[in-house]
Amino acid sequence: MSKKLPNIKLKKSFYRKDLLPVARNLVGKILVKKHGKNFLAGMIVEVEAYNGDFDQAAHSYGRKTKRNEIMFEDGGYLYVYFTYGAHHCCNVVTGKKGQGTAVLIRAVEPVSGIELMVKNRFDRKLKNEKEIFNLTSGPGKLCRAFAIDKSHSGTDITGNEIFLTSGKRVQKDEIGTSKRIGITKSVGLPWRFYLKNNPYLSRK
DNA sequence: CCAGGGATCCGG
DNA sequence: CGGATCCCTGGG
Repeated sequence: MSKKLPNIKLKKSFYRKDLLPVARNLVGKILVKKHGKNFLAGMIVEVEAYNGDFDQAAHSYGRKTKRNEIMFEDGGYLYVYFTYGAHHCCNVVTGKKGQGTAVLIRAVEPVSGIELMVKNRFDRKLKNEKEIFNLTSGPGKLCRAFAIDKSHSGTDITGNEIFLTSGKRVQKDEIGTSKRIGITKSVGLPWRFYLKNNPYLSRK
């Protein structure tokens, strides 16, 4: 008999702490988005931390603009941006007002609402069983599957549309660390955190 | 490996 | 305004 884990919505206080601990703690949490009367849900398996103070890869580095201003709010908001003319990327704002810190959600493991995610992402059924591993295994892919776009930037993620829940208990030794992917500045910072051996990572 | 694709930012 | 850049992805 397995005891069902409590799955409780994360509160503001979870996000309003230092960037790196929050980033590591986000691994294993569940991203939930209300989609009509259904819910899409995926367990976060890969994240990257960004800190505008000294990290030149962060959008908040050195400037506050219309696009990134939400990054300078208190933790607990979504920051979504559009890039390469095709893809959205979804970040969780962390820390205290004025800090400019956020965590990019790079990959999730689909948990529920999977058929809807497949429809959003491919506009067809899965071709084969392996394709599920291509559904949400990247920041642009998961935004597509969850139908998250710029209109969701600034969403309070302690509300009822998009939020995170407590999810799975993850031990420290289950979390891997590496350099971040796809950046050209501040490349040395080991600020990518992921669930080791998870098949839904953006890079295996 | 490479290029599409368009928002965004900066400098003039 | 032009030009460079971009926290990516899919298709060779």
